[in-house]
Amino acid sequence: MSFSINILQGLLQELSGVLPADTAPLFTITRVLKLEEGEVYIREGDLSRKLAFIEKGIMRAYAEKASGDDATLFLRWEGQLIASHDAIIQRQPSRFVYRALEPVTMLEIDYDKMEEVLKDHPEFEPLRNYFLMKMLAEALEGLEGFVFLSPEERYLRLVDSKWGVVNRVPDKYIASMLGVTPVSLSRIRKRLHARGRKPEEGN
Amino acid sequence: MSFSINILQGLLQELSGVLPADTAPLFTITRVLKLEEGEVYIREGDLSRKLAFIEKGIMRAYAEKASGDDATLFLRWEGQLIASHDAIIQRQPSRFVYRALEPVTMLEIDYDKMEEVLKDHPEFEPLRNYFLMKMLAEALEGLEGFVFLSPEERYLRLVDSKWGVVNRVPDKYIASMLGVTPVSLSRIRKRLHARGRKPEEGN
DNA sequence: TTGATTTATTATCATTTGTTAACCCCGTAT
DNA sequence: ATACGGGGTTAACAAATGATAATAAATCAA
Repeated sequence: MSFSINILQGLLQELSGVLPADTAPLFTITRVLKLEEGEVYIREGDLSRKLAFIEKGIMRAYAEKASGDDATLFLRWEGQLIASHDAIIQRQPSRFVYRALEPVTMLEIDYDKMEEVLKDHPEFEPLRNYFLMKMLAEALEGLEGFVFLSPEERYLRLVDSKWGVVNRVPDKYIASMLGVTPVSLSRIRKRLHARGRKPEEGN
Repeated sequence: MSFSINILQGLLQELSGVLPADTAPLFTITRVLKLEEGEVYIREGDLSRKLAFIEKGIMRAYAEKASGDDATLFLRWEGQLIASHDAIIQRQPSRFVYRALEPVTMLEIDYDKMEEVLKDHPEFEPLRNYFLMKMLAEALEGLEGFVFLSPEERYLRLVDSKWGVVNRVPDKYIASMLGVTPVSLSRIRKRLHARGRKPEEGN
């Protein structure tokens, strides 16, 4: 239970000034979920209508391709949200698999229960808006990267802003997330290193 | 005024079953906007907090690059939404330019006025959720295309689903939207044509 | 430690794309 | 008719990427 409060308060801190003071009703729609490394959170075909706020760890959303290997749609880490947008937005079975790359602690919010609460407590609507806007911002940031940046620039942007995350994830997933093959990412890293660009600090 | 009702009713039809029967309050937050071909809707640096539902025409969001040419973030057309997500989500000046590629008719919704209305009429919250979810779905569809599809496959997906739109837009904008140069798109078209793939019907 | 597995790098070659420039097509204005 | 400009195609070359395979490095388990 202390864990639950820790995570929820971390989330509420981000929402301070937006939500009403009494957040007790939120506890009825949430639960803390812990995943082991490699554990599957959502399977292909699942209809999970949950919003998960990641307190610790890294999640990976990917599609299983016919060729056997898979393509990573995105990674999500501490402070970010992860959800099956197929199920939430379209009410359709998830086309993707969501799996923990590390031991993960999440605050899981039941979207349907949240809607029930919102019927009686519309003052919590900013909560849903926060979730949707945050997911929208993250999706748009990814899209902008593909439109405006080269693979090398996308890698640099990720390294500069999230070296702490890149450092914890096998390169092959980073490559897939950037839309290139692991071999190509290795060459990009070699080019950067030759130019004296070395990975350092960051957050 | 008849135009206004036409567009709004088209939008309300998509929202049937979600919004309450009396939609009169919505008229206070909307206006019909007509743009000429080539007219700029939002400039770089603007802080326009509007949601625009396109009834007719095609809009283009792009960034002006230092090199002089520009890169298209996305196109939006009939039935879709367009908004400066910088201003709406982050309350920051728009980094992009939004311009009409054709004569455009839109239903423009003032996001701040909408929030005022929602304070007194929380029963209209589904309207905001519809907007956010729709924009999220569109952003994710674009992102999935870049992660899972090759430029050629992205072009085919666009042509097969939206030939009516592709047909109306200069190829250079299509190319930019797909993340390739106009020269490369021309080569892709040539390859496809050599394989007997010809652009035909579609919607 | 050892051995087995996974991951990352490097090499090779084919394919694709970017870049630049030339050329063509086609409307439009003069 | 002529000139002009926007848009699309094609060519030529450089650069980057994909695919495959071999090798090296790191990780994990026994």
